[in-house]
Amino acid sequence: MSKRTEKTIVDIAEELNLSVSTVSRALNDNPNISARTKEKVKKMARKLGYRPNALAAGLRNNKSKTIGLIVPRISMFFPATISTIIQNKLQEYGYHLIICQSNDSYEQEIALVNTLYSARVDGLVVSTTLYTTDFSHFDIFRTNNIPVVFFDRVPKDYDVKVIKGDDYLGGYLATSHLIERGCRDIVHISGPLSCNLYVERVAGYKKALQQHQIPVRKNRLFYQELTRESAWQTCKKIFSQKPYPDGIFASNDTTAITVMEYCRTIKVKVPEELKIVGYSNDPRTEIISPPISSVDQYPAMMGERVVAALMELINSPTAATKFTPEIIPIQLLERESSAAPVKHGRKKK
Amino acid sequence: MSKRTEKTIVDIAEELNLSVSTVSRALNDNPNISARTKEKVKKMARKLGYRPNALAAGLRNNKSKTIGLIVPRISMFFPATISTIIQNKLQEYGYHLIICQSNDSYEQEIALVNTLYSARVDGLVVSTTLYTTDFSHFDIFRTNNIPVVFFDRVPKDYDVKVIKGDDYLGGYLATSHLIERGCRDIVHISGPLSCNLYVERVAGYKKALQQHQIPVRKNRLFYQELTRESAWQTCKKIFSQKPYPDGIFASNDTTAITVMEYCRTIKVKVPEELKIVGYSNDPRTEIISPPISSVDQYPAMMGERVVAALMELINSPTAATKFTPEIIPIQLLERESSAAPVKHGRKKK
DNA sequence: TTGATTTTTGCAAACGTTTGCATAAATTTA
DNA sequence: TAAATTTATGCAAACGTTTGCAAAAATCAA
Repeated sequence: MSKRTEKTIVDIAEELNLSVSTVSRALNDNPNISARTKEKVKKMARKLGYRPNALAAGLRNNKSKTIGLIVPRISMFFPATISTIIQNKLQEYGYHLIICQSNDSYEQEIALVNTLYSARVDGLVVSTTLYTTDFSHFDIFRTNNIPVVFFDRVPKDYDVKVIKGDDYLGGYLATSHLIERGCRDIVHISGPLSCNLYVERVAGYKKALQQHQIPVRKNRLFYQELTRESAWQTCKKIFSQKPYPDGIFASNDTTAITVMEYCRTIKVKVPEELKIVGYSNDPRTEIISPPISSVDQYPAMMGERVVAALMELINSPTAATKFTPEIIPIQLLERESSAAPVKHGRKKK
Repeated sequence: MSKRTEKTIVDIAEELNLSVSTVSRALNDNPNISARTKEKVKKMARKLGYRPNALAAGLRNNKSKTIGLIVPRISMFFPATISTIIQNKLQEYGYHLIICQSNDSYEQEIALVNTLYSARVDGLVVSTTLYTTDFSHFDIFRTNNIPVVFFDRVPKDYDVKVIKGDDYLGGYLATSHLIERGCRDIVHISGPLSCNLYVERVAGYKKALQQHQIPVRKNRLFYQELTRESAWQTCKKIFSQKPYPDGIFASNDTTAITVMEYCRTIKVKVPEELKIVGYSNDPRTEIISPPISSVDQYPAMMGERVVAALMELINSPTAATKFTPEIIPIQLLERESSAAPVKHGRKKK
């Protein structure tokens, strides 16, 4: 390995016959350094092509100006959008973002938590895996007063800052909408109940049914990983015998899209014979035909709230207090997949 | 800021009456440490809950076991897929990945390069912005013998390791396919020529036309940012006067999808009146109706080749030699958007 | 001009880990 | 048993930056 060519503050100090501490303070705009000295130092730094060594500064400060983000997958629309918003906002505060993927594996999430701690990130932002029910691997951050913010998929009984969509209301609105559009036999395809987010959407689904005196039928509720493959298998079950349902509320858009595709193969017309509502407003729901109704979770707003909460925690390192969950509004976007029946009657003049 | 509770190797050394150098060597499986000592050290480390400080090790070694990745946007299908593959492969080698987005901004790319250098990443993987034509900001990595690998959007005259799809062939196949399906008036919507990848796809387009004695018409070639908005504006131009083209080859799928949507609004039938081919096999091309033909770039293969090349460079830090570009195959996926005309004739018995 | 006060800078140590070289301890050989 | 050789461990310094405390320099007031 050839010798490094990198300049350090020692080089600057020698060129100007100053101490390294003066150079460091000048480069960091310390108020106790004269403007004249500061100017000389910065000029020489530019002349020598000096670049700071973040590892050294981080070691000394025990801070890295870096935030760790753990999401299940960046190929999913919602996490990718939020990641982008978070990165752009953090940049305004001079922080850098390390994006990590758990691939929905609990073991990988633990490894990532340890790795990010070892890298001394100044804060952690997490959307958990589908299967994370024990959150003790995050204790190391909380014990050391390093801020942690959870978003979307969040812990249930773990006192930490949480920012989530209104999942209960989302499930309620999606189901009520289907009912308003005439559906009386509504399937709900949910994610696994190990993840609290889906528990709430199911609760919203049940509430809407109850409010309209529609019985909750256990064989119209499915719990699964929300992948295309799982959705396809679930469709086989749903449409294996008549009577078919007249509405389906899917807890993510990949599932809703798959239901649509399955109906195409068995010649069930959407929305005439079956109405569909998805979740998260994935861009695909707009371009598919017919476009799919979906619950929008405002990822941009969530991303911004996440960063604001994180900055607040970083800048006010008081002892941990009780955290109140922060709820981001949701909105049902009605599209053709759940359109009202077309009236075939004509009034005579 | 409260006092840290973290244990260091000094704590382990004191507990066992060993030197810190022995503890360090034991934890790193140095062959000069006895198995008995190694076991005692590792056991005590576990007992004390020791976690290494990556900043300290990185500073001492001038290595961080971290790779920096710069892509235009992670919300785009191709970069997101490659990022995921790269991260998973790097994990097998004990490396961590920092994913950064340039948001297609040259200035942001420069800032990210400097930041990643400051963080002392052991290697850099880059897909450049649309507008990067001066690559000197990467010199700092090459001067310091830190491996750099470019993929997809790559430099043209800059001696560095490059892994890219066969863009020339992709443009050629897409256009030939349209010709074989009967198109004679083919539009090509390209990205900006500041990016070499699009230069090659245009060249393939032109070659296919020439081989079939179809004149290249300048008003059937468009250069733009490949966004939905730009594509919509371009469609307005294309379909502002007759005769309309009978085929469109778009240099990315977002553009192809937008063309399809535009045709729906002006009642141009796809594929009967206009055939469409996109690029990158975005999942949306499959679920839209009719499904869009698209050039698949095998992102998984590309991601694996990127990591393999990077590992080779990291493990063989010889002086820079001439690099040969590595070409990843592509394949045209024919779908209904470019289907052959349906024959309406019936033979009489 | 001298003393008091304020501003600016330097010394030395800290941060946690790794490793070259020297030395101590253990093992082998004569 | 002594000498030679091998194995295992310790000392000290390195890595680049930051900062508490002390001291030097500059400025102000009497």
